Amino acid sequence: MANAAGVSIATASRALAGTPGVSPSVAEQVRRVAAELGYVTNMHARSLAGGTTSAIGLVVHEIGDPYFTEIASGVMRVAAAEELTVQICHTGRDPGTELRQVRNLVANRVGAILIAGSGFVDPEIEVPVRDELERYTASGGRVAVIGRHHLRADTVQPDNTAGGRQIAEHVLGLGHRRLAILSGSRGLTTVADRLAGVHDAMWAAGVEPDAVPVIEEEFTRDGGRVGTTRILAEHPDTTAIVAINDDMAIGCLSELRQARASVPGRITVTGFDDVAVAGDLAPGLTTIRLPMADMGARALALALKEPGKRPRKVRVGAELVVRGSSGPVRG
Amino acid sequence: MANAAGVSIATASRALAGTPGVSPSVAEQVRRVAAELGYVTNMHARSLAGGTTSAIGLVVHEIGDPYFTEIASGVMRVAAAEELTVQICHTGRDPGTELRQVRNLVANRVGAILIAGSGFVDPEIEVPVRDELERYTASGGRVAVIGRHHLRADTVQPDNTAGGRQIAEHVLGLGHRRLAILSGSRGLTTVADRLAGVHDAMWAAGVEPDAVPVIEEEFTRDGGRVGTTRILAEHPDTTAIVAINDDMAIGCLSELRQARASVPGRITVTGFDDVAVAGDLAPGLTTIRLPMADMGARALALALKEPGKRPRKVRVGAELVVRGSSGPVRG
DNA sequence: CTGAAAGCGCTTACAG
DNA sequence: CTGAAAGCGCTTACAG
Repeated sequence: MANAAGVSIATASRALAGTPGVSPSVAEQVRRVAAELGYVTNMHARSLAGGTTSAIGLVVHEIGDPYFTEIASGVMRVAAAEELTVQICHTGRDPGTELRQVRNLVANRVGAILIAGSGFVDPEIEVPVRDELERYTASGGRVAVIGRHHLRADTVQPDNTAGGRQIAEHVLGLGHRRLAILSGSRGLTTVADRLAGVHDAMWAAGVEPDAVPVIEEEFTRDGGRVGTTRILAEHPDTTAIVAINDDMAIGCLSELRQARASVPGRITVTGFDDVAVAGDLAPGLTTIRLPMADMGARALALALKEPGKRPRKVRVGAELVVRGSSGPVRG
Repeated sequence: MANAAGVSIATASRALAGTPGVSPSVAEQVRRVAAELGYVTNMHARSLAGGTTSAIGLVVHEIGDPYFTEIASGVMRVAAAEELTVQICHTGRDPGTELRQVRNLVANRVGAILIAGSGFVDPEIEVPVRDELERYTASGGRVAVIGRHHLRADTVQPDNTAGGRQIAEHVLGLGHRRLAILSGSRGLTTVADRLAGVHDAMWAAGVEPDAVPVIEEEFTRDGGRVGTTRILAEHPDTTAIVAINDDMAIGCLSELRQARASVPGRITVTGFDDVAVAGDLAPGLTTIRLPMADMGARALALALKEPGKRPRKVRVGAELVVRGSSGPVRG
């Protein structure tokens, strides 16, 4: 290619990479020839030689989960603006898979790794990933995480506890006392924090948390379905179901519809996240809004900044959104 | 690292890459030392030296669109099984962006490129991408596309026309004659093909397609909202809205709810795709099911196979799913 | 089975 | 501004 343009490969390299030190006319000429030949720079060679990368990694539990989809969407938006390639990987909420995926990203020498999936309550579980990320950071990699992790990294932290408190206050304020909680694994910090907020509100309202069943199922729509069936069978006098994310709430609504239990007439349902579709359900889902796309965008922005002396933390507020799925307790 | 293990870098390379030709004990020893040191192979160097890659690229219009989310999910599933990294890029339905993204993937020397976004009816628009992909293929790259494109590549082809026919037959069979069609850009092959099917059914039923308004808006939930407002204003006697994808149908349902138009009492609404949430809406959305995750999985499977002499085509059926959003026309 | 050496396609001091 | 040369970290014939 350099031959074809009649220059050295050094000059060709500079012209194509946009490095200063080439006369505009020569640069132009090189670019023209490259375009004609359909020449495309080999990024692997560039990375190897220059130590730079234009790729970043995004680790999610499951891209099909709308929470992660929206985060990914925000990440992609800023990545596009920065001309960065995004490698997305799934963990399926399995720490072992997460570790393998992180290794994979490190092997690919991505410039930054974004961990969007929830952390684990048990610090031990995150030790291997933490070690891996610390070596990565030591060698110049940048890391940002979303949510509470036992990792030393820049963090975008949604206020899950405050959100949990708000949604529970809303439900309690409607007069409900026979609640049931539809929860994902309490081993996830996201779940634990939201649950803690819900319990805070209960204490404040004089409701004994221990008296309120916490139904633990998969943190998915299907988990919501299964959990709802259990609630209907095991706690038939429940008047409000507080789901710990929207996905579970959506499954819950679906199951209640099938069981012909009117919402909110017979039973109130609430979610958490405010995924795009939450307002389009019928009834619309009362939930806590988290600005997921924005969280993704900010996580990448953090990772792209020069690292601080100590990890930065960006706190993100949670906001109650009241729609049709919650109503006053009967009687 | 090779030093630390007391072997040559050639031996270390073989042990780590799992290439045969190393004694099991030495290989074991190398791997142990590597693990201790937290050594991670540089994939760029491996790619450059070996000409291999473990990454593939997936091009979607917008990852936030559930159609693409589900395709991506299917792709990620088989990628995980094959230990492949997936680079996802957005085009925003812009051909120029699509071209840049494809170039980017080529520059990254991914082993395969999957184009999941709809093609364009105008062949001219796809010419630059086609040229790029042909060079890529010529140099050993593999390409698979989903949907109808003007590209010479293995294809997973959902039967959009048959789907369009089925959904229209369903609606016409319910007695509706004053239809309105909620459509994305007719410049997209996906839209054009579905529309063609709908029109086929109309001809067959003796309904003049020209008499049925086609409201063209963005192929998104918001486009569905806007289009529905227009239909309500411009064609107030419409009894059935046929949306060309679920996203638009969801926006439509939301708008109708706001306008207090009962579904299907006053107006029937149908979608196309059967995204995960379609059954969880209320009323459930009558739609055409496409196995999106499966389509993604099959596209990757095609790309991973040895290329055939000529492009392969995998046809995927479309299936009518009747739920609550469609009902007989009021007598 | 093991190692020395060439080479993958770039970038980047270093000279000119 | 331009080029020759070293080097990025691997893989892979080629010898041994």
